[in-house]
Amino acid sequence: MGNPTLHDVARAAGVSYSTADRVLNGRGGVAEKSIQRVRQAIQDLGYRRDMTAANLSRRRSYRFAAYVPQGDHGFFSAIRRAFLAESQRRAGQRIAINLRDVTEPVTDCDCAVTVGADQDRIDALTAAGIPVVTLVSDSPGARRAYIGIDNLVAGRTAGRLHRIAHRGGPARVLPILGSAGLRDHRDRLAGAIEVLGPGSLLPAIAVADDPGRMRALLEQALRDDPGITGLYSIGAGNRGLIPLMRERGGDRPFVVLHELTPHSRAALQDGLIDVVIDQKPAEEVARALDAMKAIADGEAPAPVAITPAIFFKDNLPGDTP
Amino acid sequence: MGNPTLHDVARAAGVSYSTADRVLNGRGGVAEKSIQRVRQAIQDLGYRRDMTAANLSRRRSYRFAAYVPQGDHGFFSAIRRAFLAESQRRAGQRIAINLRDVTEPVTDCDCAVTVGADQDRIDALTAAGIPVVTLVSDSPGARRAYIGIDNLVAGRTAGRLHRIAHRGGPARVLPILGSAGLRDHRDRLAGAIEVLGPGSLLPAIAVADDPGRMRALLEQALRDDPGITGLYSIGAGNRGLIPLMRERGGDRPFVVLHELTPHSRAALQDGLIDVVIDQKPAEEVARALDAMKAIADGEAPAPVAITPAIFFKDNLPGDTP
DNA sequence: GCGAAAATGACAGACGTCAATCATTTTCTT
DNA sequence: AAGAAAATGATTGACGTCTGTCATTTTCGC
Repeated sequence: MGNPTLHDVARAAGVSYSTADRVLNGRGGVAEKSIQRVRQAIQDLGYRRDMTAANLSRRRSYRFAAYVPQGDHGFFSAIRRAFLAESQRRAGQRIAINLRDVTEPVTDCDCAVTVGADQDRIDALTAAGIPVVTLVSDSPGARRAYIGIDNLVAGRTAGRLHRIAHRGGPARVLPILGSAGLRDHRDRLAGAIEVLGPGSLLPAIAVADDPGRMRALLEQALRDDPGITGLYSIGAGNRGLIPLMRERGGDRPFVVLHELTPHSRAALQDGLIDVVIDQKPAEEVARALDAMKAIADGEAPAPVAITPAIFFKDNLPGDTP
Repeated sequence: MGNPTLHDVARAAGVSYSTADRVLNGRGGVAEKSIQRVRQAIQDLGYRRDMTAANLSRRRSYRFAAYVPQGDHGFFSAIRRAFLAESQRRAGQRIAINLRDVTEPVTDCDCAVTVGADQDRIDALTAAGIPVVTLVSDSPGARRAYIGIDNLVAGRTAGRLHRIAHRGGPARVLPILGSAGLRDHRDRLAGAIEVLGPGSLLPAIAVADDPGRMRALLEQALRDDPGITGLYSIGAGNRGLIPLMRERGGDRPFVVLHELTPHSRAALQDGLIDVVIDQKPAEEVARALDAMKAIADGEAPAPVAITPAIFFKDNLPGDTP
């Protein structure tokens, strides 16, 4: 009928429930041959511990902490919103998500997620014995899972879109970096170079994710090189890019940028930009929580590959983003 | 500390546990004023029934049935695989998924999902009092949730990609239908027309999702109209399209088609086609199961919008699709 | 105000696991 | 072989909910 219980395992192994329990939960004090027999019975019966019963008994509710940078970049606030929504959605599943600011100190919890490569915090959490999942921005080192897009792939995607848009013709695409120091941005740029080749990509300008700088530097670049046929904005600060495109009217380069925000969405709809590559923050958050739950349950988190979404003016998601 | 329990609710409402339980589970035989007080207490305390404990007690494991059409189209087999994988993944959550063939009769279960618009089956399930979720293909009527892409949006996306690829030049795009009778296909075509306009879209040919027909009819069409600059394959049967593109060498139209299968994937990598629009079967299945669980728990399923994925040769998902 | 019906309370045994205690048996030491 | 140590078994009471029974109280019709 139903799945086998630990009682069934104990019976099959010819030991008492207590012994089976000691083996399962590693409480020690069990003879090697008993351990083997219990393990074998678990195998044979295909026993899987019922996590709902286990958690009920432990009266454990998963305590997760999420460290999200400040800033209303639009992107981080989308991440925040996603965490709150998931927190709501999983309330019946004994999952409590503590949304914390990056400035707050580390507190105890079952698993933590950091948004962005905040190495110091990751180290602090790891030192405290808390497993860490990184979201959005990977950071090599002792973390248990990375959830986010592959930025090399994202960059290649942007490059491919420019290629398609320049079909048959030569391309002069200007890449706009937030900062050359950010690994994510470097990866995206590298991806674009892979597809477009160095010949079609101009030297990147860096605008520090700042709309003002974006506007100033981009205006300058477009004046200096009237032959620019494409823009690839790798980081943030696109509020400075959009009005420039509006001013140019019909004659503007093909524009690809990242992250679907209210601004970029409106610009797409207005035909001021062409493509938005989006990380799907809500999905990333949901997957991150799945991974955290798996880690807290002592399982290996399922590897997830998030393919960035590609938005045109025609396939924008509705009111349920 | 933890969440309030039904005991807490009863205490706050000034009634016994029994009465609170009767209200919560609608067992009847409760005075109106007691109902109100319990409801109020639930509100005040923010009580949410602990589903894990409830399910444990009911010794309920969710019994779901999935009706997937036969056929190794590649797409349906991907759906099947996704169901099996999710079945595995959720084994610890007392979720049993019964993958059934469309020819099998309806059996009792907590919620069913049909892939494709199989109205007869939906009616049979509904008549048996089983809530139904439809996957991939919507069918208006008494069903509880639809999980799948918006095919109008998918068609618009295809149209937009052709537009981008034809930037500055006139377009002659040939749409290739599976069948004009399928609502999904009609929607996709309509979407493409919205973006490209009737002027750029040639009259559609219909190939009945059959590779042989595809090959024959498409070859004919390309001969008849050498000015074709784009193909939009709306249905299946692309195994007949791909070799044609190979034969044409460098000079081929811009090709957009649907569903990432081993064939279409290889064709993308070989540069024989340009874009694949994919429904993300694995994600659809996962979302469908979420919805089914919510329905079985008596909650309203969260509305989900699945944005079709757009694949080029550069952003194909790795070994974890 | 009386009897019947309705409403309520009290309680108990599940569900599968955890965690602890204590008694008993087996194995090891020398 | 006796005593110590290790291993095992038996048992119990949670966790929060469901479901049932049964006794008691309240309400209602007349």
